[in-house]
Amino acid sequence: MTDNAAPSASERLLDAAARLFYTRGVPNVGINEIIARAGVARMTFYHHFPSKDDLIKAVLERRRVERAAWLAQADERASTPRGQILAVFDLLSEWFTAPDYRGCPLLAATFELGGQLNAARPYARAHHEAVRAYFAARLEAAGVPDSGALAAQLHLLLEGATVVALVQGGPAAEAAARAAAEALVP
Amino acid sequence: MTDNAAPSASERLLDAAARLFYTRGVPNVGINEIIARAGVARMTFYHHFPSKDDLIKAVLERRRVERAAWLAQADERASTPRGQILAVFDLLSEWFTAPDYRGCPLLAATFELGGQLNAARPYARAHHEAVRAYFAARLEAAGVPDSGALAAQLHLLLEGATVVALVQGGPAAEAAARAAAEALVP
DNA sequence: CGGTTGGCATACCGACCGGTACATATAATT
DNA sequence: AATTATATGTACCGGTCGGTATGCCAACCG
Repeated sequence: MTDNAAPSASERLLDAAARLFYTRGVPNVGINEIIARAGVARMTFYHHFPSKDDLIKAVLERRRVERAAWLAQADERASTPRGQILAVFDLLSEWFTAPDYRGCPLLAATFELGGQLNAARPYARAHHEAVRAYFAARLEAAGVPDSGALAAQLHLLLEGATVVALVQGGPAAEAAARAAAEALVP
Repeated sequence: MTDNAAPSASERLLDAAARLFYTRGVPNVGINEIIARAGVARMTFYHHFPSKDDLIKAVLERRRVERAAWLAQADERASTPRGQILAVFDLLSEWFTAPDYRGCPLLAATFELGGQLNAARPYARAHHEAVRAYFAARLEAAGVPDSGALAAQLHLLLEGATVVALVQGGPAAEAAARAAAEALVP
């Protein structure tokens, strides 16, 4: 019983912050708005998170785990390693057509927080490595030589598709990414 | 004689704003800092740009032209259409290793300005279309069938490389992008 | 019962934000 | 010489920011 009953104040804060950060950008959302949306008193917020930076980090870690779970969905969509790799790109099209799609939240935060601070970069980097590891493991299982290099190429397609889908809109980027992946994976 | 003599106040403002916006993020840079760096009085700024938004748009348009010029450099680096396409990826490695590299400025602004405002998206979208048009024209000249679809795939590799280079650091992303491009272009 | 815990409410702080008012100086044009 | 355009310097506006202070409440549990 890890999560029962009504969500606690800190969970509601994380939920509200994650939504607002994603749709409007981390620096563009103030504490006041977060606590109002979460229905939580100001002091309760500072009781759970010493500062806004701590909340940001908690949200980013949550997002990272969330993205990893998203990636793992591909396993259930195909049985062969090659099928699982291509299934990742199928997942993209569903993601891109979500009404509030605004790119990968970890990458977005990396841009938004900008500067030399790098607050979000470690989380985005960890996610990128997880994606490459996912591809590499399945390429190796399929007996593809030089699996690491090809995994990096597939990763470029995935990341490229997420940003092009954001800028261009619509699911067109996914079709190109999947077509390229099919051409690259033997 | 389009640009002679010392740079005018408005040029200095654009220079300073472009630098600061890129290295620290558009919303994280205030007017005070821009005018201080440009060595320009506050009122002079508001004389040239009615508001910060107007300055942002002027900087974005400048950046868009700048990126187009960057792309055109590939023409001088190779004579064959296929060589010019691959030369674009060579340009990437030099870009990525710049000390203050922080991704494509147009994409960065799209993330930073966030929300439904979309202030930067039209500029980023125009640039994306220019990149695809560049690839498509050279693929067509090389007699490659379905040049539009392949151009979109190459574009994904390019955009993917820019964001992976930002998150991961180093020129590793460029090598993967170029290898994938060589595999995709017949 | 009494104390601890978690939450609520609100008023407040200094700092900075984008933007404006106003008064002034300089340089070229007429 | 007078006028106009361009630039400067500075003080100020309302608003919002992240963060703090203080006090009250209700539930749980020894």
